[in-house]
Amino acid sequence: MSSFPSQLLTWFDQHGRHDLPWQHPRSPYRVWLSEIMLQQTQVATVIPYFHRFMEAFPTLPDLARADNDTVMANWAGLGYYARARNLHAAAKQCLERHDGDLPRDFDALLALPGIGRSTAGAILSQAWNDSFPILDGNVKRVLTRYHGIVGFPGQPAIEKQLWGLAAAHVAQVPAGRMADYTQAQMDFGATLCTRAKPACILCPLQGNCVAHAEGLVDALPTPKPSKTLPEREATALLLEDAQGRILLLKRPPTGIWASLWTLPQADTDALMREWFATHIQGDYDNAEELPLIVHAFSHYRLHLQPLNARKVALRARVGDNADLRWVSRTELANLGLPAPIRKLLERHRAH
DNA sequence: AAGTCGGGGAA
DNA sequence: TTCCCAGACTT
Repeated sequence: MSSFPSQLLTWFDQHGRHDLPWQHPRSPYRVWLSEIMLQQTQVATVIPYFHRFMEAFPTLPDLARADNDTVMANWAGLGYYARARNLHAAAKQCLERHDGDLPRDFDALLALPGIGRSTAGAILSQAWNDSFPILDGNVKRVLTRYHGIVGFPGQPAIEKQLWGLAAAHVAQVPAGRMADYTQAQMDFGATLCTRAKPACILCPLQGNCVAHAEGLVDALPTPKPSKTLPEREATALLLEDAQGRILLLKRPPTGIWASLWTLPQADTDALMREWFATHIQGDYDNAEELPLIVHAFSHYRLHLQPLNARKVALRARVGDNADLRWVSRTELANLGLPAPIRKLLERHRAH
């Protein structure tokens, strides 16, 4: 009987995706960038960002030497901004310690910020045909079904079991086909063994699939235990000076919307009023309420109330500084803004 | 072991 | 609405 990898590769040769942007050429830098962008992000979302990034930073040293605001601006809208910070930091480390290249060594890759076990395996297998397993959402779904693994895959004990199965399969991959095997697993999970309505009727592994045999396909993988999303409220200030420029604030390098530029924001109206009083010359009570923004994060839902005040100025002793500045409409395009804030400003400009 | 970190597509 | 996606990192 043909092995799991062999059957998967036969399927891949005929039905896999062979023309994704990072496959031509399949260089270490391009594979790395794609793997980081694809963390918790679907292929269709990533593709335009990948093209823009490659245009802005054609080589790893280009990325390493780039200004952080430029990197963040090219990432803005893609989410999980720690990925961009880690990517930039890792590029700098590669320039200093690895001659401007990505190291072809598992532990050296793992030591770079933003690269975990699965991403390191994906890079080495795809860029160099080296034998390393991966364990992403696709592989977790395929393995839990194929082997009939019950239990939430995010649970450490289950995840450990899945890593073991993934490694066992890798040992059976035909020589010279590791890159294709890694891609095959992801293509298979993304296009055939999908979360909803998998195409079992077309599946080459159906005969050996435990979930299929036991009628567990729809029940696996075991879903994450659900919790009700907490609600949070906040107030934001859309402040304009006499020239119509907007006051933006650069957020710290960690936390929500890390290193992005956004509106001054506070958890309560009282705190917002206090910030206004110490930083701005103008009348807070004159500010106009803009439509409420409801934005869902992974772990809470934010109700953000924007207030608009025009023709205000910074208090003299505050002044312009690196983290707080007036931004014109044309400058706006060069800065990284959170998606809901950018939408707010675009709507506001339309009026 | 649990929490933090975005935004969008799909059902 | 809810789930979850080519996960990593912190606590």
